[in-house]
Amino acid sequence: MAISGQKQGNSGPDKPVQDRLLDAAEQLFAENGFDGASVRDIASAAGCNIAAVNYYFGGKDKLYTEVWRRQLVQMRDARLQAIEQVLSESNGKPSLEDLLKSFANAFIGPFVDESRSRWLMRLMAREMIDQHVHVNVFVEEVIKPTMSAMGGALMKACPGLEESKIPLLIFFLAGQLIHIVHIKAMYEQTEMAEMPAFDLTDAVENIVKFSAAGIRAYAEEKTE
Amino acid sequence: MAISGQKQGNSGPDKPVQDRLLDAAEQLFAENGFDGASVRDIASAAGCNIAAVNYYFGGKDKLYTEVWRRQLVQMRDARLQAIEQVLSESNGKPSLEDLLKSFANAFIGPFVDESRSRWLMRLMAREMIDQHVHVNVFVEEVIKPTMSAMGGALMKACPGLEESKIPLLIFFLAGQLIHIVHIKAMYEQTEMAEMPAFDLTDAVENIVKFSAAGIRAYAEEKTE
DNA sequence: AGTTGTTTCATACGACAGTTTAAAACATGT
DNA sequence: ACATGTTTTAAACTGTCGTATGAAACAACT
Repeated sequence: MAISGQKQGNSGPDKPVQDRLLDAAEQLFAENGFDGASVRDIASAAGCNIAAVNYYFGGKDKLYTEVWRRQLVQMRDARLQAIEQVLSESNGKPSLEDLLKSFANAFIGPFVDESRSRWLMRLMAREMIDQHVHVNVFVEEVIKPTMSAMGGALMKACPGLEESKIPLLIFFLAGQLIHIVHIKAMYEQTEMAEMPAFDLTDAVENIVKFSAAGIRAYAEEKTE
Repeated sequence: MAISGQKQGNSGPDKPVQDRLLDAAEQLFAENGFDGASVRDIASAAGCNIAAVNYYFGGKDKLYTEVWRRQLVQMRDARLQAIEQVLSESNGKPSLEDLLKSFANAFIGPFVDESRSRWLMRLMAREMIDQHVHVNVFVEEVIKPTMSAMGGALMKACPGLEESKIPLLIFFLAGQLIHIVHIKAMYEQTEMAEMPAFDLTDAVENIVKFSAAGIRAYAEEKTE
C-alpha cells in the first residue's frame, strides 16, 4: 500500500486514482447519501476497479471520512479569508453590512458554485443528521474557528454588542443562509406555481439587511 | 386486505397493527433514516410479523409516505392554529413580538416535545434531502398554507410591510428556527467545551427580538 | 533478463435488504 | 358445525451490498 510519491498530474482526466475516487465519491455521496452510493458506483464513476477503494482507503467509511475532511478545511478557509479580507480592506473598522455581505457570500459560495461542487450542501446536510464522522471534528475544525473570527469582526463592526449574545447572532445568520440554500434547492425540484421566483443573490442581500437590523437591536442595547 | 372496521382501541399497547407499525416506523425512520431502518426492525418494534408492512401498506415506501403524511397535517395545523389564536386574542391587531413568539413556539414545538416525537426533526431534515415523498405535497400541504396565514398576520401586525418581501422574511424566520434545533441536537451529541450552554427557549426569545428588528427594517421603508 | 514491490483486475463470499408465498390461525355469519 | 373471508406466521426467494482474495499487469531497479 503506497500513499506518497504520485505523479500529481493535477489537471486533466488522468489524475491519480485516489483523487478520482475522492471526486467521484464526493459527488455520489452528496447526490445519493452514504447508503445510496454504492462502492461499485463510485469505482465505476472513477473509472477504476471496485477493490481500489479498499486498497487505497481501507473501506467505504474511511473514503467518506476523507471526502468530508477535504470539504471541511476548504469551507473554513473560505470563511476565514473572507472575514480577514473585509477587516484589512477597512483598516479594522468594517461596516456591519460589508462584513455580513462578505461572510454570507463566503458561506453560501461553495453551495452555488456549479463548477466545483454544488452537491456540497446536500453532503453537509446529510452529515448534520447521520453523523458518520464525529461531530467534534466539525465543531473544532469549522464552527469554532468561524465563530471566533466572525465574533471578533462583529465586535469591531458593532462596538456596542454584548459579547455573550454573539454566538447566538451568528447562529441566526447561518441559519438563514443555510435555509435559503435549501429553499433554492426546493425551487429547482418542483414547479412552485403561484410562488415568486427565487434569486439567491437577492436573498443574500436581504439577509444582510435583515440581519444588520437584528444585530443592531442588540448593539443599541448598551447605550440605552 | 381489509382497511376499515378496526377496533380503534386508541389507547394502550393493543392498538391496531397499522397504528403500531406507523408509530414504530416513525421512530425508527427518524432515528436511523429510511435505509437505516429495516422492515424487520420496524415489524419487530411494532410487535408483529415482517409481512405485515407489505400486507397493510404495500411496501416500505408506502409505509414511509404514510408516516410522513401523518406528520405533515399535524405540523400545519399546529402552526395555523397558533397564528389564528394570536389574531383572535388581539382582535386582529397583534403586536409583532406576540405574533413571532407564538409562531416560533408552534414551529419548533413538535421538535422539542419529548412525549410525542422528538425524532420529528431528524425525520423532516432527512426528507428535505432525500425526497422520498414528492416535494409538492410538502409545499402544498404545509408551506403554502403556513406562508399564506403567516403572511396575512404579518401584514396586520406591520401595516407598512412591502408585500413582495413577506415570503422572504418568513423564510428567514423559519431558517433561524430550524437551525437552532439543529444546533441543540449538536449540543446534545458532543461536549462543546468552551462554548456557552444552549437553551432553546432562550434562543427562541432572541430570535423574536432579532427578527422583529429585521422585519421592522422592511416596515419602516415605506414611510421614508 | 530477472527480481521485487506496487497497482489493477475479475471473481467469490457472507450478510442483510425488501418482498413473496403458502399454510396456519383466527374471526364471522349461516 | 361448517364455510368464508381476513389476519398472522415462518420460511424462502432474489437482489445488492461491502469486503476479501489471489492472480495478472505493471514499474523500477540490479
